[in-house]
Amino acid sequence: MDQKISRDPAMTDVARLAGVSHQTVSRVLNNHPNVREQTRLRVQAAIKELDYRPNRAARALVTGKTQLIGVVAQNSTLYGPASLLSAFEEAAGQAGFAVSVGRVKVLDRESISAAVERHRDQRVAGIVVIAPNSGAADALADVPAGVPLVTVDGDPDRATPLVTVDQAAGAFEATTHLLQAGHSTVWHVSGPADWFDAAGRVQGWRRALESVDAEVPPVVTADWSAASGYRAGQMLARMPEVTAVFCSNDHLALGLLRALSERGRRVPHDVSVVGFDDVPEAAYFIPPLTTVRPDFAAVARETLGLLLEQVSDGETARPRRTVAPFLVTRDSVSPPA
Amino acid sequence: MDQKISRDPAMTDVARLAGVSHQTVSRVLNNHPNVREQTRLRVQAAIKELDYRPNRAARALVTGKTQLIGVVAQNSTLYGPASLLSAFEEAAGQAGFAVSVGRVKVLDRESISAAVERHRDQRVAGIVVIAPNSGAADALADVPAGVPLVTVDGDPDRATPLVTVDQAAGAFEATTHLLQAGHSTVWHVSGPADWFDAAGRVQGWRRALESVDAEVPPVVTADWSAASGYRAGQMLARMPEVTAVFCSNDHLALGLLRALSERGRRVPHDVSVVGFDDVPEAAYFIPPLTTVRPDFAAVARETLGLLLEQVSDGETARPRRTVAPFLVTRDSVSPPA
DNA sequence: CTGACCGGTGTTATCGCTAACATCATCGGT
DNA sequence: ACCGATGATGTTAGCGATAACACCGGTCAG
Repeated sequence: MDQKISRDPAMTDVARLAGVSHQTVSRVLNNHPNVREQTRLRVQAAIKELDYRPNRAARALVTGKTQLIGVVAQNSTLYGPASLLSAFEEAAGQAGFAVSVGRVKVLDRESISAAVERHRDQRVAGIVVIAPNSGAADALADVPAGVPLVTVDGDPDRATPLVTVDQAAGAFEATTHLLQAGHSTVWHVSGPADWFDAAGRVQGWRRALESVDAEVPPVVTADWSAASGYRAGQMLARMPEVTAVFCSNDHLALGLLRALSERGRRVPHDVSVVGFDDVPEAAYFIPPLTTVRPDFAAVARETLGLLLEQVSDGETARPRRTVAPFLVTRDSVSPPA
Repeated sequence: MDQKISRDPAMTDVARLAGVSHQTVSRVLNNHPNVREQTRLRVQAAIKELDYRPNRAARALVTGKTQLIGVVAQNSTLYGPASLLSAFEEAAGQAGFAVSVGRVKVLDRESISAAVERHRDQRVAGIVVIAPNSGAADALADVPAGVPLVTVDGDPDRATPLVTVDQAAGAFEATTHLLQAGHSTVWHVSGPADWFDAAGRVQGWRRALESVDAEVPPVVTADWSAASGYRAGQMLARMPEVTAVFCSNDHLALGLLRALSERGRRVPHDVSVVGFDDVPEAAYFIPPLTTVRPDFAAVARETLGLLLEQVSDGETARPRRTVAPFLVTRDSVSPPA
């Protein structure tokens, strides 16, 4: 008689066991108010006994809504984006949403559009695009209106809803910290120019200098790698007037530190350094690095919030949310010698 | 009359436009052979015109199958696991599967079980667990049989289907490379003892030494961080008999390099070093690091393959697949002074 | 005392798809 | 010229849930 083993239990099975109609089971599941306590308990017992789990496909079919969020991210292991993604997955998971990640090799228009389409095929409730550079941001033009979409780390000048770390504020704080230590100006090693994060940090750095009428040295542009930080460091180490450097991320700072130490420039005695990101190793650099810590968890929460607002309200506004990072003080900053 | 704008086009809309039945549309979509070419073209045109996309929920409901794969991974940004995840997402995406990632803060039994349950609620076609340490492996005991499951980086001694990098082979190769350079023995800085990756590397290292009757020095156990590599380095740098060190990952090697350089031990002149992972920065370490590169893409492909086999055949065997890593030779190894 | 209302429950239709079967030409073989 | 096979297509019946409405007994205002 127990031939039903072949099939997963459905709502009707639970209903039969509990002696109610399947609709009542549905009510219990969805916390409808009009269910007698006693009935609710009977149903819940039946659910547990059968190890029943609602069929999401069936629910999605009738409601027209999934509990799925699509994320488009680059196939990279850069600390910032990876942390963001990880934080978002956790936040969404806690809110009862599944996250489907579409990886993309390069952040160009074609790849991103394809990834977005794949997500639309899955009928995701909303899409998050981690679009840290201009190529990615361009691709968003292709996304049809009507799909709830939030951009993270994207272009501040575009119309899409956006959540970012307040790069400028963090850079401002870092730079000001160096100035207040007594340095007359602060040099800057920047990330790639087409990354919004990098641009924002340049902006904050410049504003901090201008706000106290400090001289604004030329930006040293690098990529995000330790290698390029090292090369920048080889150059800066030769310049005795350089006593303070703000690096656009911690890996750059790592390379810089090594170059400085090779050239006999002691940190922080001769040169003070501040990074950005607070990678896990930063506390173990030599010396432990003063850096700016973005709150990825907060960015993730804001992103999720913004997305869910769009899903439910169908917002067409263009909301911006920024999350302020904060300075983590360690041992790589001191007054100039 | 065009009031249907409110609803996404369904199969019947396509059918009507093409002048066929919805079943014929379904046949076209699923590449059934018995459709006249002309009909197929008409249907495809209609599909394109309406920008129709099949409703996965409806399909999943009737077939009982999703095109979703659940992955359980730790909420960390360690290079190995992060790369693996990223590679798997890409491989699965190319095979037409969506990947839903369930992040877990700690790899203990409870968290992993919860993540697995969330995936089962979603009725994923299969589950991949990245279970690099014993806590994670223990949790797999809770996963009910019948759910296609593949473990990556898991416990080689357990019964679950498993794909891993061949840690022992990589370590063997690295160690042998050092021995062949002329070193009488090789020291080893290991990752955490409860990680299978670390254990496998210790094993390979030991076997390489034993195979040439070299002395087997005590294992220096660390965690995966540069900081602990640095501490290990401070110790080893004081021991003149140490001329070759194999580190369980590149970050350890980075810390070790710094400690050695601080103590005036030149690499590779005084001490040769080999790492594991080939992180992107490894080529820019000082000196550029000889290391072992795991092929994460291959691991991802094997994992997907194994999972899909289980999905279709319902395999109950306990297949093992290992992917051989290979040595990347750079400048951190030379004959002993 | 009665009708309107309400809480608790059941019944039925429906979402968009695929599986299974039904139908109807067409066609080669005898 | 008839017949069963075969190809192309249509029809019908679910999959497992929610929505909308129907129903029924009790409470309460008038």
